[in-house]
Amino acid sequence: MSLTTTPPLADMATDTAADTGSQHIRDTLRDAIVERRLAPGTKLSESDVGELFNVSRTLVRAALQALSYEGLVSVEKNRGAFVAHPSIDEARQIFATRRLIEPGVVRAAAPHIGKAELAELRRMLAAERQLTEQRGHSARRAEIKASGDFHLALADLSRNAILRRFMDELIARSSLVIALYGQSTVSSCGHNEHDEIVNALERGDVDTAAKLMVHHIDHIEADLDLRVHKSTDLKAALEL
Amino acid sequence: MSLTTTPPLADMATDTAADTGSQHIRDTLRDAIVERRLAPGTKLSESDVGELFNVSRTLVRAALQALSYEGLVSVEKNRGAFVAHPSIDEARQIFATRRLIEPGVVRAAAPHIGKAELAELRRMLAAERQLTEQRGHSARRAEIKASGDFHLALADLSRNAILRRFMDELIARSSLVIALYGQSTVSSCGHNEHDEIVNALERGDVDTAAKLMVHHIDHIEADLDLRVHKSTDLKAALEL
DNA sequence: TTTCCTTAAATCGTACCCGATTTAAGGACG
DNA sequence: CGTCCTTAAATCGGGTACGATTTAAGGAAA
Repeated sequence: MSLTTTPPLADMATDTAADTGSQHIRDTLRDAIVERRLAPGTKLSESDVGELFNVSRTLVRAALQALSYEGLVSVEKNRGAFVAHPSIDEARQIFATRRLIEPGVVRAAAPHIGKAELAELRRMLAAERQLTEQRGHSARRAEIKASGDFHLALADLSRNAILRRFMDELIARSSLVIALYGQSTVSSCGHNEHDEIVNALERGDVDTAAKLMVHHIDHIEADLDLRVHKSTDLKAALEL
Repeated sequence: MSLTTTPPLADMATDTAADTGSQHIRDTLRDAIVERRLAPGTKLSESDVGELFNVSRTLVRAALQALSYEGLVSVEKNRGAFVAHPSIDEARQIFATRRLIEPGVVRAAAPHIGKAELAELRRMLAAERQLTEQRGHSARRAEIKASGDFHLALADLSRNAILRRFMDELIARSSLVIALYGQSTVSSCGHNEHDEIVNALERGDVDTAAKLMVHHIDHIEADLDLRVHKSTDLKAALEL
């Protein structure tokens, strides 16, 4: 658990934000979950987490509740909190929602994309591609995050805070789903579909960009194994 | 405050739900906010609320944090929680997001609408219309809720829990926005646009239904006064 | 040895408490 | 008479404590 070794990660810029303390815990835990350092189903004991962060259960509870609302952890009454373990059905719903929302995100973002924004997107793509070529676990995790960050960058450009929050949740939960049901060793967001989307945006072809986004999401979902294991109860228990 | 007089409202069916206690507080507060019994900007003191529910501040804090995450209350560090007071900009974002999502909700719901579901929708519309014809504050509040419930019923029919949650938040916040910026005494969801949407759905014309939904949202937003008051700071202070 | 029951450990739910911060009040000074 | 400063009240942030619930362990009976 490298969580303990995260001392001065800087909680700067907590200007308009929330209650300082739990914020840090929440963010750290979320990163750990999204980057798959914490496997789905892992128990997040309030006392344990509190010890890791050197805080009381009070703050941990607040953080866990927030993460629960984001769908990243599931709290079971009198049993504790666990890293979420989305069902096949939830996985489908997540991607259905993304297919519904993300084309709109692209359309909403398009008008706000100028030279500077385009450059920033390109920079992200370059970093992403570089990670794809690297080997090793940490590179893989970084790639997952980078891939999601692209989608979130687009959401940012929509200048719509609510949309951005929705996307935040969808991307985070997608990461969990991919961790659970992803099969191909291929990068989560394959090929260079991101590039093509940016290309379309650059030449002002918003319709195509939106269409490409839908296809892109289709491809991500297609890379998953969402077949229902009939022996769910039995087999699932054995797998964990 | 009829809040106190809510003793055995039954917290039944807390099967898969959350932490019993704060859940009840959260729901009660949310209803009060959505139905405009609590005006935007109203301070929600932890001690006061706790006294009303006969619980400690601990539970109240949890409830307020949850509502904060839903955007219904805003908590300011070291100052307390207040019923959210969405800015003009937020209001626009909320409706922009609804325009983006709700047509998709209609499309997602359509395949699941059979005879029974249609009847249920019609039943809701009838109840809504009946409220429209009544006079008085309580009828007005009930109408607001009923109007939102229609949109939520559609979200339910999409059989997509995530989408449903997003809609939950959007509808709740819309209610706040209408409370703040609504001008016409006309019902929040005017005329019988809801009926037309259902009609389109009944004859299987999903495209039209989706289009009608967008127009419907446009109309709701058009009924608002979203002009920026240049004297925001001064005037807003006087209005409350 | 397997099953069931009893008992102990661990963990959660929630009340209570204290230090820190904000807000309001009251006076002194200009 | 209005501004600024000091001081007290109210309120929040976060920690600790205790009862309740769950889970695991150990032993008795079949």
